[in-house]
Amino acid sequence: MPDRARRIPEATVARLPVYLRSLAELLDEKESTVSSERLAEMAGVNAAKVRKDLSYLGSYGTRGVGYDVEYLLFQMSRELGLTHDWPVVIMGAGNLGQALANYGGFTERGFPVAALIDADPDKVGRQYHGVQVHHVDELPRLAEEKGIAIGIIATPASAAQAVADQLLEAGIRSILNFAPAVITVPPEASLRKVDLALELQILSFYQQHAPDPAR
Amino acid sequence: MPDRARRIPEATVARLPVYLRSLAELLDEKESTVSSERLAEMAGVNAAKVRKDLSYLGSYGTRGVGYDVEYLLFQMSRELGLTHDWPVVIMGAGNLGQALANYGGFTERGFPVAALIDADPDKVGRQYHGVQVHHVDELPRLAEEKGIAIGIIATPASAAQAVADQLLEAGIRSILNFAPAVITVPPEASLRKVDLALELQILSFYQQHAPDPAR
DNA sequence: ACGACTTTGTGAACGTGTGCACTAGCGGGG
DNA sequence: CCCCGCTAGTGCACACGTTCACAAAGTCGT
Repeated sequence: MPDRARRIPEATVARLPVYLRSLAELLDEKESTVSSERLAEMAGVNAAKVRKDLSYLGSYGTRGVGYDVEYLLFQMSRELGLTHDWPVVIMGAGNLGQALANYGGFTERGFPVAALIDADPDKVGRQYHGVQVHHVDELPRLAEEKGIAIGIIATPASAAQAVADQLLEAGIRSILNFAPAVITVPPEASLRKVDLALELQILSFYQQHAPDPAR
Repeated sequence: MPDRARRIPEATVARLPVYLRSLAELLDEKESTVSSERLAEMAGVNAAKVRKDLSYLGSYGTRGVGYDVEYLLFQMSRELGLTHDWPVVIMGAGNLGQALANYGGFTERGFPVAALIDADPDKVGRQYHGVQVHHVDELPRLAEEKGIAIGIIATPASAAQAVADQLLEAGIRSILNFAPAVITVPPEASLRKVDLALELQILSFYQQHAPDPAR
């Protein structure tokens, strides 16, 4: 890595996967190059933003032409660390955990579900969609053996922080939290959250404050 | 509405549900008042931010004391439009749609699932977790009859934009999109998105760029 | 009644992110 | 070979969001 001086802004990082998806579509359509304007339209953003975002990755475009779809796709995959699979572990084999294990979208996109973890002894040993349920004590061993670097929290809110701590303990420092609870992690760890009720409540706010209260 | 001069920033709106949850916890613990500092800790943010955010709702605190938990809870619920239920419709009765219908968390938090919609005639008429599957043609009627104001898109990416258009057509202007696709809506509509693979890819980026490449 | 203490509400500085508008540079046609 | 058109890359101004620091305003004990 020659110069890692240029730090990529968080907002840009969050958009990279959207560009990636657009590029994959373009490749499907056998488009060999794409302009920032086209890519912007597909990603639902401003063209200047696309150019600035891509410039953080390097100068991969050609003036007067655009970006080479395949090359940019490769470079971006590399930057996002998507050149190999990232096995994930799902914490909590309840409703949500089972649904996530059952959801094929993860494996398909390079995040195979390596294991489910649950505290309930009745669930340990069972399988959901081909994924084995293990006891939490086995987490460190599994993490090591299967090279798990990402943990998904699908427990009730009350258990979320404890489960996060267990993940960190097992050396897993990237966490995706589905539980409706605030959890804190040390600065060297990454945390993202998905809260369905929260999203609906935000929609409710804007619905409530809509100019024309339709219903 | 006397003065609606003070517009609430988007970033603040996104935090209100987190405060709301914290306040509900405090009420459970029979705490009658709470300081901005305590609330900040529970919500995982800075105390000054809490005060500024709450100040957009009005001057509901008492200097030297803090905020009255019950009163603030009420005011915030009112502001978020959570004083009544918001029935939702789930578009797409596939894997994800079924899982969402099955997930009790929505109803519990005031967003009952009023209907599932699917294009597949084999699925129409079936029930999942007590929720009836209807054909898309019935959407306008259902929306009207059941007072549905929020639509959840749980279709494949390829159908997402068309389904969003159908929702808008039926007068539903608040949309939560689970499909991994960019969709556009007119400015009077609200759109939020939840993309699981995208979140994992962001985690992958930071994992890739971690100071100590653990594994 | 007053002073010490606590905590809110907010002005102001700062940092991050966005978008315009311009420059730099490449490709293609004559 | 040169000029024209097109598009990437980027400096700059602006908007938005965050955080600090402090004054205002209340409580509580004496």
